[in-house]
Amino acid sequence: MAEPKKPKGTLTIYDVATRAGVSIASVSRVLNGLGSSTETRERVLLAVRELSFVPDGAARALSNGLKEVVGVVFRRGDEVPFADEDESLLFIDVINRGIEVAAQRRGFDVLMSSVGVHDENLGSRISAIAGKADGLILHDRILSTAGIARLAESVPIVTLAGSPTAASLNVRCDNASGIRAMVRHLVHDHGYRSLAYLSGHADSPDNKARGRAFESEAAAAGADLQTGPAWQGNYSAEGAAQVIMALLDGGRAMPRAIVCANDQTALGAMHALARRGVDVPDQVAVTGFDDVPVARHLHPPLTTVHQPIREMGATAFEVLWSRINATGGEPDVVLPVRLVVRESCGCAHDPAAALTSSALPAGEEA
Amino acid sequence: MAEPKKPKGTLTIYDVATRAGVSIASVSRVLNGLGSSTETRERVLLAVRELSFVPDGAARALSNGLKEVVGVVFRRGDEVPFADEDESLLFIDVINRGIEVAAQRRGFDVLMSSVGVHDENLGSRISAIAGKADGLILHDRILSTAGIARLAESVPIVTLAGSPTAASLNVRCDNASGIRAMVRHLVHDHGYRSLAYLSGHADSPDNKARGRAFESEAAAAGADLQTGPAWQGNYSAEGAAQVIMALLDGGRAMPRAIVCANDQTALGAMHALARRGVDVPDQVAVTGFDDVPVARHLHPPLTTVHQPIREMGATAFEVLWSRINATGGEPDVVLPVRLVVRESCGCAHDPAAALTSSALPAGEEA
DNA sequence: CTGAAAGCGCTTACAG
DNA sequence: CTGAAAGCGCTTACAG
Repeated sequence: MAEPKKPKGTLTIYDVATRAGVSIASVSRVLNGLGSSTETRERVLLAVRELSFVPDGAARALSNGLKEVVGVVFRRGDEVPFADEDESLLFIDVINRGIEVAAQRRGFDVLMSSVGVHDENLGSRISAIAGKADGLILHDRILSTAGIARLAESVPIVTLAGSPTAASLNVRCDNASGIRAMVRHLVHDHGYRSLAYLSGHADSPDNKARGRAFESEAAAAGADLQTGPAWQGNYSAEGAAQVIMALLDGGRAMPRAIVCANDQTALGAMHALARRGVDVPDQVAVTGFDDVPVARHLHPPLTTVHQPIREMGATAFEVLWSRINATGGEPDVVLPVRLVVRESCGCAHDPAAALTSSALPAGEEA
Repeated sequence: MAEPKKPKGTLTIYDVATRAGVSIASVSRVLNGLGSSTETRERVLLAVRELSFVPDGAARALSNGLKEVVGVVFRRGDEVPFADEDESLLFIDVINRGIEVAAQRRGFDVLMSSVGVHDENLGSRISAIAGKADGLILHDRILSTAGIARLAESVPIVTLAGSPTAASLNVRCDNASGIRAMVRHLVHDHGYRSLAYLSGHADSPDNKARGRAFESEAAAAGADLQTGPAWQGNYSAEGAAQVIMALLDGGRAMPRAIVCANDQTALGAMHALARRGVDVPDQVAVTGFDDVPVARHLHPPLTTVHQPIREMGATAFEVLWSRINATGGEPDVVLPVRLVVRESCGCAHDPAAALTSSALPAGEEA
């Protein structure tokens, strides 16, 4: 009899059952480790091996009501088509690795889906991935709060660096205390009196929280602040470099210290400053946020706020997983951060400290 | 009537049909953009919106025979638990991004699954992910050639940096000409007479190809070679640093140039050399392979072989996609590489020169 | 422990 | 264009 549809293998549990001389129910039980006689188990396992049988996950999921898949949606950086942009992969990728490792432990796999800024069919894209998963982890700036709230009615959702809605949960880091510690270090330990905050995307919750904390803490410390649209960056090195260039070209005097929204921004600011002959940190101090791995390799090594990036991902998965298996769960998990003092703030080079912050010698030639 | 099983929503196409006053067939047609009257379309779309209906991907896949998912399996680096290890994420992550972007264009999503070196249930892990996808992309060192050949009988498979089997396809870069161009540059342009190859994982096909090309080209150029187990690294910075330390501690004289299996290895070698006061490149030249983004930020900037990492990922997806949709396809795609001359080889800092030589295809040196 | 049978939520010929 | 019905490959009560 000719088989018109499936030209090749596409073996099913029926083939295994026939070969093993048992019912499909028995095959299923063996495959799932449920009760069965040694005899049956061995015959089924043999047939499975001989046929190289791979059970269909879709059928399994449909029957079970569980796909064992979490979807992760993140923003594709097609806004900044520069070579260095590759490095900005780091932050999201490390989070995603954290998600993946945690998922692994629960037998879940991770479905990745990036969306571009200009994707028009955002709704259907998200719907498609939601349909392929048991729940979704949404990175920053994917959906509006309203959009998240709506989608969360039909699908378990955890946001990263957002805020919880009626049905969705959120995981973020403690932006405020990180920035406060940084400002205090700059003002109290170094005695800098004028500061600026070089911001990230205006619509990023992390950025807003950092900006707010910066303003209140700097004001409380009695420092002079430079703010406003001229200091508006976009989390990218390129964007930051442009901001600094424009400021310098406009004859604007630099503040004594620039607190950047993230490490990429600090990288771009340092490049621009160096290109214009402004010494970092002697003339202007620059600091970051995130502590991506490359931060310690910059010149000077970057003083920044360390986020437990991997853990954020792992936590997001765990929170989502509990939500998938039950209702409830902590709606807004806040992870601690810590100040990492290196040299871009003006602190002296200290080999011992450098060694501590890295398992490998940083190799900086003093 | 109480609903014991699905406490919450779990809406189906039936709910949408009822609400819209049409049959489930019509709902399905509208959802898939097939022929339907404007009237029907609008009523269905309205109902979908009102209910926030998300079609179940598993049911869709089961019915269609297509999941629109490709699985990617890669090695989790739990062998090198150092902080800097984060950076080795880069290479795999960039490939995976390339896969993801290409997949996006075809309406596919990417299912990620890492495996640890010591995972015992490798077979069932791979089987589980294979069952959730339409095909698999396997990174380096996941399965033996025999294992790949067997699995490929039941599932479309593309390997990265491997070799094709009877049923599986492969995508790799042109290791041999990259290494040959590098050796020629070192021997002819710089006049170095003694070289060593600091290798990667012994069981990596890329590493073997690079090592072989190194030996034959260096021998042909009449250079002295240092080889053997003492030069066995593992693709990590830490591993490379240990190799160099051991060599130095053993009183071994360094060769004039060290060709490293990848950029991470070069990073580790440079760190170790610097720590022992050996100047790079004046006393010993060091080169890499990959050209990860951080390579240009090292001190000195790393001379290396550029791989089109993102394109490798994208190509792997495209090859797999054609295989999923038909049989055939190029069994062994080889992507070109090019020599990127910076300063760690001993070339002087010269932006113009660097620009020129980095534009040269690896195979076309004098 | 084991098998026959129903059902998971879609898509798709098949008629109308 | 539209609806009734079969079928995709599993899991799981339900009997035996």
